[in-house]
Amino acid sequence: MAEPTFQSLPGFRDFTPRECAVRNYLFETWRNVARRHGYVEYETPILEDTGLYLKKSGGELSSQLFRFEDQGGRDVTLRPEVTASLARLAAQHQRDFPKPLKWFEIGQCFRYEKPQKGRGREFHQFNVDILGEAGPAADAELIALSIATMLAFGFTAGDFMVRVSDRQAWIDFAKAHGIADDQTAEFLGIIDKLEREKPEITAEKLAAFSLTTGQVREFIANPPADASPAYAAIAADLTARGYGGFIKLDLSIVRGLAYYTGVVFEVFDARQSMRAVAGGGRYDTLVSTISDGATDLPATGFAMGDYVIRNLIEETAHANMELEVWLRRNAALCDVFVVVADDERRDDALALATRLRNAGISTDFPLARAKVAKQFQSAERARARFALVVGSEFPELKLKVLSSRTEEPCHAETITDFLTIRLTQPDGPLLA
RNA sequence: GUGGACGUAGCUCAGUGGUAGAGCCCCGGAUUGUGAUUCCGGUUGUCGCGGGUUCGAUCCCCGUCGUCCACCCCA
Repeated sequence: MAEPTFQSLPGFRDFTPRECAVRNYLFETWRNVARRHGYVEYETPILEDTGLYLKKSGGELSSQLFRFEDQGGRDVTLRPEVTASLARLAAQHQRDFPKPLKWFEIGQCFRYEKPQKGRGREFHQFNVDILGEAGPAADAELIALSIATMLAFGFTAGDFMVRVSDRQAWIDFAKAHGIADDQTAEFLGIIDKLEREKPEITAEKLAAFSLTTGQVREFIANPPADASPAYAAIAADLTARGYGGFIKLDLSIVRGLAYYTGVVFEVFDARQSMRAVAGGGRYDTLVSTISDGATDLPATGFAMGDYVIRNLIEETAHANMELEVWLRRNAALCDVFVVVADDERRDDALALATRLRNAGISTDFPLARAKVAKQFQSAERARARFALVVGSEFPELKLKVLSSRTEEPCHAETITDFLTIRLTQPDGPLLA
């Protein structure tokens, strides 16, 4: 006997209609915001050559890959992120497009890690990138989009904050303190772990560079005015947009991914009670690395996952309200529910429903013979606006307005036009 | 990969060392063409899986799988 119970794999989710609706709300919001900021949508494969990920990042990410050999003997991996694919795509096709490229993708990614709050082994990610513009205006444009996305979900000032940092500031710091170029990455790693690592260990590691924790903390707490010219430009840019209040300089942010080269940032909920909602930064050398130097494109990008943003929405009353309103507005299964009051007229009802559907009116009807009372219940559950009663008096019909429980006569021959117009009109006075 | 909590009907949970219950949901009905409420009736569990202790375990012990949470890392 085979094991009879199957369940989804750890960290993978089924999307019931409600879950799917919530997901669609996220997707629709992401798409709308991206489009009104002038970004175009693209897509890359979900399965890639493993080398694509090992080449650029290595490190932690490579231990979290869903990696296997396909039937042709290829070493392949379900993408853990899309930036590498984008870099490849951009390197290959960038000449086809005027610069800068402002592109976004909404897609699923996979990482083999322990599922927990805000994290699964599969997740959907909103990826937004600007390629071909090296100046801080591109970073500002991207950060502005991340802020606009939060606002679009109904969050307001005080709900979230964008913490902006600049790896270049640390690279300069390292150079000024005599750290060799090939040790900069290791130094950045120490800064990245500053808040998480045991103080003694951090102190020990910094000592190897002849630095103290105090020096580093002082640089974070009171960065010199010229620490990050890029941040200064970004702050001025965002202030001009009216978004100045959403950002602050926080040099403690370094971010884990190895390919970041300059400005990096993370979006946090105001209480910082959960992990980062979104994160990103500049990666000016990745396209070149991926293309073996064939194409050199400066780039900056960010990603927002579906897990944390959803948690934050549901835990924030006014944002959750927006979600609920959207769900309610999109809950209707059909506009018109055809009630077959006399099963002798079922064929007429089928013909009628087909005509309505082909006219663009969303229409449903009971598949099995059922009592009229039951059919009205079905209409109600489908959140239909109208019930169209087909009975023995066909082609005479009755149109019932479900919200007001009022009835109006109509005729099969003219019903399509009648309903098309009727659907654009209000339902009239509602009965309490 | 490391650590903690938990795993009883589709869902939320109760319960006892002697092989199980409630509510919700779902389905049907209340004299054959109108949606509420109410009332009546009905389906489902190898009590996560395997082993051990015991006369006997859903309840105790071990393992395993799964879920959730924290660490790591990150969306």
